[in-house]
Amino acid sequence: MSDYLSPPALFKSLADETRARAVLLIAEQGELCVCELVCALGDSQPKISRHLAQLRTSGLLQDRRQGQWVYYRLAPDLPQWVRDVLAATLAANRTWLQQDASRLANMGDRPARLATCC
Amino acid sequence: MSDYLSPPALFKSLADETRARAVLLIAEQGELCVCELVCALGDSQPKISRHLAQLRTSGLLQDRRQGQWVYYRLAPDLPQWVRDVLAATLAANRTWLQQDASRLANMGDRPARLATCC
DNA sequence: TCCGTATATTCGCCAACCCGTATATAAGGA
DNA sequence: TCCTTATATACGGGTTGGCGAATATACGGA
Repeated sequence: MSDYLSPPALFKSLADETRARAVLLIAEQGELCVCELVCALGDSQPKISRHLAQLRTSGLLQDRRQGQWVYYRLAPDLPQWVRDVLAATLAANRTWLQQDASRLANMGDRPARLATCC
Repeated sequence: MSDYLSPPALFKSLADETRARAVLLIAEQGELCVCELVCALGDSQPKISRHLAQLRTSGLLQDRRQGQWVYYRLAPDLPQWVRDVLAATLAANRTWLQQDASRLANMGDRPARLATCC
């Protein structure tokens, strides 16, 4: 995960529609669990889970288990240029992400994160 | 070429090592012809040509014929966020590109561009 | 017109990729 | 311990992608 992330390696990770949407949603929201991504993207759970595993293996995402849920966020040691690439892409493609963001916002029974104090 | 360039479409274009190096070199140099890229990247001419065709078709590059040579540059109508992505990637990965840039700089008999006046 | 250089394209093969389905693992609660 | 929900993984198959080799096209000069 602390390996050097080459440009084509990063772009390969983002070259799939499902992965690009997932990463941008996570970049926008900070942290999302698998079931939230399943709902937002409207894909099957195994499909989402497989892509998240790939993003974790490539070093883009980091996961954290909390009870039954597994939350994904951007890896904390991500190089700045990668964050810049994601930020520029996100800022200019909010429309492209809008449907996913809406489904997420309208999702009922979203699991609650723990407060930061504990 | 003026179609909407979605994030995964852009990233697919850059997801190959040869294409990523070619695009970043072109972004750095402004304009390069096929034989310069063949020399800089150390790949076969058909391989380079195929990848350049792909980048042109996807709308990232634009070509211009001048005599026997064909020059490639970034498409002039590229969205700003795409330019930002390329700029951030280039700025942080000069080392990764260095060997290619050196081979280009040391290349003999580089075809001369026409002066801008005509 | 013939030739050499530069570039593009086609073909056939192999590897990588993505998916749906089915199944396995993990955690929580009754 | 049993059941339910959440998540991960294995398998098989269909599709896409990249490559080398060979060939085609374009241009300039003799």
